[in-house]
Amino acid sequence: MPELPEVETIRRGLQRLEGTTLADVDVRERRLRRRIDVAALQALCGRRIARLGRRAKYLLFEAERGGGMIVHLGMSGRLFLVAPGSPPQPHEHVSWWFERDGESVELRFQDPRRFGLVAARRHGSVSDHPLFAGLGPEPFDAAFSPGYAYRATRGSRRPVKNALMDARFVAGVGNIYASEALWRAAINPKTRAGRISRRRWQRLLEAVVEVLQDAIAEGGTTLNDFRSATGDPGYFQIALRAYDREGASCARCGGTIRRIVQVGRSTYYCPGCQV
DNA sequence: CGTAGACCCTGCGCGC
DNA sequence: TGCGCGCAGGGTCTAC
Repeated sequence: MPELPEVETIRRGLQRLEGTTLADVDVRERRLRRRIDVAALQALCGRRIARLGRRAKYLLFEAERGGGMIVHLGMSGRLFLVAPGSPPQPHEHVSWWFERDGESVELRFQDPRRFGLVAARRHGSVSDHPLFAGLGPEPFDAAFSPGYAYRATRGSRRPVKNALMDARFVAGVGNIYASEALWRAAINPKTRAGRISRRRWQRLLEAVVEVLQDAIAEGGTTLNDFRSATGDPGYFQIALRAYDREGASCARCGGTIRRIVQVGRSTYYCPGCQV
């Protein structure tokens, strides 16, 4: 479920935790993508949360005076606040309690497939975590420019879809939005990245930014099982023009949307107008 | 070096 | 109705 717009929507919903103090943590299942370091998490208890941040699809809980937590939702992760006293449901692997003025809220992490990640850092900047070494620019960052994309892909023979999905090239563009951005820019996903002109890169980068921003404005769209941090299901849904529309007609040219597989992931595009 | 493929894990929908 | 199969929004590691 979580692509970058969902993670950003959750981050905004969790900003109410800024200024609270992490009081307690309970880990019921350590085996995620990486084993949870429970001692490192517990060492953060008593610390005040200064800021909720995001890097790619990672949520950052930055503590005052350094250190903090990193949460990634993987494919099936959810992060939400629960009513006091509600018993843990299956796959709800971690709980955190945050306090302010004697009031306590519980945040829960649920992840059936366990591709998610929860990590802690005792000192220093959370964004210096080794997880982020080698990550490319954020899609909304000025460093993600047509000139950068053009230079970074000279000589590359891989399909442009693969480049969009490569976190070293650009961080946080997932499978849905890679297809959607290519549709908006009318670029065939199989086009070799090294053969895309500077002008077309500009169009593609604008499409990436626009589709992500549209999705965030819609409240973190994508598929219909999304819940925000406060449990609101109501948002739905950005108009997907290509993704999951195999056999449907293209909204631009009336052609038929096709599904192909690239790097083991489904890609959807219109052979009629994406050239 | 760049790239493709396997793999981690559970749940769901579909066809038989 | 029940079962097996393929597929799913992510990221990392290995082998070529």
